[in-house]
Amino acid sequence: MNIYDIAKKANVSVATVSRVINQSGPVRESTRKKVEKAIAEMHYTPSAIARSLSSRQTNNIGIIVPDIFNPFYARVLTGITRVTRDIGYNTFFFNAEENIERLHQILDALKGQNLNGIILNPVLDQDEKTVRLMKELEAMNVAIVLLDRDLRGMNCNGVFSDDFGGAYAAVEHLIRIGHRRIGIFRGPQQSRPGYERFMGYVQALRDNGIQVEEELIGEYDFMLNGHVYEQTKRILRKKNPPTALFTSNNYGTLECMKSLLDMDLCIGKDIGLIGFDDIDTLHYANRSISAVDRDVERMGAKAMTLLQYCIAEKAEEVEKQKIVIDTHLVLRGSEKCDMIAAYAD
Amino acid sequence: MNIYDIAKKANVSVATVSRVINQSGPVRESTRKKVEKAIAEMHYTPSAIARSLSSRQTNNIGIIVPDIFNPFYARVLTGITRVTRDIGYNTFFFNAEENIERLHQILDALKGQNLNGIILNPVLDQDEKTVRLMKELEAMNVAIVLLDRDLRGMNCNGVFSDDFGGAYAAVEHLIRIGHRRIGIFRGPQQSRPGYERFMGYVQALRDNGIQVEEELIGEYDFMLNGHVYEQTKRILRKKNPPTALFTSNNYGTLECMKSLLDMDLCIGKDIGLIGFDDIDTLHYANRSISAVDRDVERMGAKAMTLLQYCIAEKAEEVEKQKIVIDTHLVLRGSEKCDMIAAYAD
DNA sequence: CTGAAAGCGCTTACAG
DNA sequence: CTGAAAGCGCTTACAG
Repeated sequence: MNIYDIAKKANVSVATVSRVINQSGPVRESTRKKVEKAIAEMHYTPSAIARSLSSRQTNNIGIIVPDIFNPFYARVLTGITRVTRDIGYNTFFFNAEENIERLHQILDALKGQNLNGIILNPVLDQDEKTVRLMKELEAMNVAIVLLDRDLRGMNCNGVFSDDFGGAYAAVEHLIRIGHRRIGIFRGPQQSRPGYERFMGYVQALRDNGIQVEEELIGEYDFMLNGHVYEQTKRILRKKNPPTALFTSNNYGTLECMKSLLDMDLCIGKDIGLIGFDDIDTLHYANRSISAVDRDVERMGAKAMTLLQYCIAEKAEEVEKQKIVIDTHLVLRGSEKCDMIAAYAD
Repeated sequence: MNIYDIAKKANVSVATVSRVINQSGPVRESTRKKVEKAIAEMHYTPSAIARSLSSRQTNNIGIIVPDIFNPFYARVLTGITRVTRDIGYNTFFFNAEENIERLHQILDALKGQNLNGIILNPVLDQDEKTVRLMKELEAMNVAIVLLDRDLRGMNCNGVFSDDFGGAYAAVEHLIRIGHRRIGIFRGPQQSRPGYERFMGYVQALRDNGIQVEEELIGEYDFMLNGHVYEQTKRILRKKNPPTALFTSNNYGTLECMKSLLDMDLCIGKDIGLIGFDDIDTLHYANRSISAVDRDVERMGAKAMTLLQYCIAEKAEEVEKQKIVIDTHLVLRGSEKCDMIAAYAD
C-alpha cells in the first residue's frame, strides 16, 4: 500500500495526500477530512525511506560511543535519546569498543547513510584518519558535534565538561584539608579529558606552592584492565607515599579503591581518595567515594540540542560552538586521612 | 554525485556499475577494473537510502530496551552490536525508559522505517497495544525476536534465560546450607522473569518440604525506587525473621544490600543474601554478593543471530524458536549466616 | 557480458 | 485549493 492507494481511495491526487500528511501547503478542510479518513481506514504509514530519498532529509542521526558498557556513556545516551524522541529523530547507535579501526569502519559506513548529523565520542583525540573521515562527512553536509573527548585538527562543535576546573577543585580541596603529597593516576595525555584533568592537578599544586613529583604520577588508558590496581600498590610502597590519591575517571577509581581495600587500608582514614565521575552503585554498598561530578545526561541532551541547531542552520558560516559543562565536587569523607588531620581547617 | 556520474566516467551503463558494487551478475574483469577506478577516483559512496527503496531491503534493524541505564541492557547491547557489525546491519536504538506509552510511540514510528527486524525487550509482558503494534510490524514482514522478557498473546521467537532454574538453584543452595526461613523480593508477576524466578523459589521450598510463607514475600517492580529498601527493613523486623533473602534482579539486590548495611547487619554472617544478576562494580568495593548469573552478552548475540536467521528465512512457516540460556550460581559467601551454621553440610 | 528502461514511494516546483 | 509530472538514486528483470 502506498500513497497512490490513498489518493485513489480519497479521490484526490498524491500531491494532496502528501500535503495533508506533511501539513505542507493548503488543503480545503473537507478534502483533508477525506484524506485522513482514507489513511485511517487503510492503516497507511508513509515510507520513511521514500520520503528521505525525495526530500533529501533522513531525520536520522548517528551516535558513536567508545564503550557502551561504561555507565558514563549509558547516561550520555539517555540524555541524547530523551531529546531525539521529542523531535522525531531516529538514532543509529554504534559502539566502537575503544577500537580505532572499528571507529573507522563505522564512519566509513556512515557515508552512505545520508545522516542529518552525528554525535561523536572519539576513541582517540588524535587520529588523522578519524579527522579525514569526519571531514568527508562534513563535506556531505552532515552536522557534527563532539562529546566529552576532542578531536585535534578538526574545528567543530562540541560539548565538554570543565575537566581542568573539576580536577583543580578536587586537588585544591585535598590541599586545603592538609594533604601535601597527592598522587594522581592520569589518563592518556593526548586526550582532552586525560590532559585537562592532569593540568588541573598540576595547576592546583603549583598555586599552592607544592612541587609536582614524578613518582606520585601514575598513568593509564582509562580502561578497566588492572593498570591502576597495580600502580596503586606500587605508589604506596614508596618510602614517602602520598596521603591522598586522585583518579581521572570512574574505572580508575574502581581499581584504585579495590587496591586500597586489598591492602587493608581504610579509605578516608588511612588514605584520602577523590575520583572523577561519580559511581552510583557504590552508594548502595555504603562505599561512596568523593568525586568530581557532572550532569552527564545534561551533556548528552545539550549535545543533541546543539546538533539540532547545526542541522537547522546548516550554514557553514555559523561559528563553531564549544560548550563546557560545569563540574561540582561531591565530598563524602573518602578524601580525608587521619595522618594529616592536624592540618585540617 | 551518483551512479550516473560513475557510469559516465567509466563509460558503461548504471546497471554495470550496480553489478560491480553489489557483485550481482557477471562483469568482465577489465570492465570491473574501469568501474572500480572511477569509483575510487570520485570517492563515490552509494546511497543506502536509494538502495533501500529500490531493493526493499534496508539492512536496518531496531533495538528497543526498557532502560539503557541498567547495566544488564548495556551488556545486551554490546552483544547485539558485536554481531551486527560483522554482518553490515545498522542498528536503530530506542530506550523506552520503562514507559509503556513511550514504547507504543516507538513501535508506531517504526512502522514506516521498513526495518528488516526488531529485537524487543518489552516494557510489560502483558500489554494488548504492544501486541497489536508488533503484529502490524510482523505483517509488514519485519522479523521479531523477544529478549529476556516475554510478550503474552504473541507467539514469537525469543531468547530468554533459565529464570526458573536459576532461582531454584539459588534457593536450593540456601536450603542445603541450612536456611529454612528464606525471604524473597519478587518482581512483577505478569512478567516472565518476575514470575519464573518466583516459581523457582516456590518449587525449591516445596521440594524440600518447606512451606511458602506470605510474610516472607516482598514485591517490587524491578526498579530502583526504594521499595526493596523499605521492605527489607520491614521483613527483618518481624518476630520470626528470615535468615536469608533472595532478590529478583540487580536493582533489588542493591537496595536490599543497602538496607542491610544501614541496619548494621553483616551480610554473609548475620544474614544470607543471593541476588539475580551479578553486579560487577561491587567486586571493586569488596562487597561481592552471591548471584545467579548468566552470560548476558551472549544473550544479546544469540538474539541477533536468531534475528538474522529469521530475516534470511523470511517464511512465516518456520517454527518459532524460544532459546533459553543457562544460568549459573556464583557463590561468594554472602549466602551464609552464622545463625544456621550448625546445619550446614 | 552489457544496456535501456521501468519501478521503488515519496516530494516539489509548476500550472491552473 | 488541487493535480500532472519530473525527479530523488538506486535495482532488476528483460533483451540482446
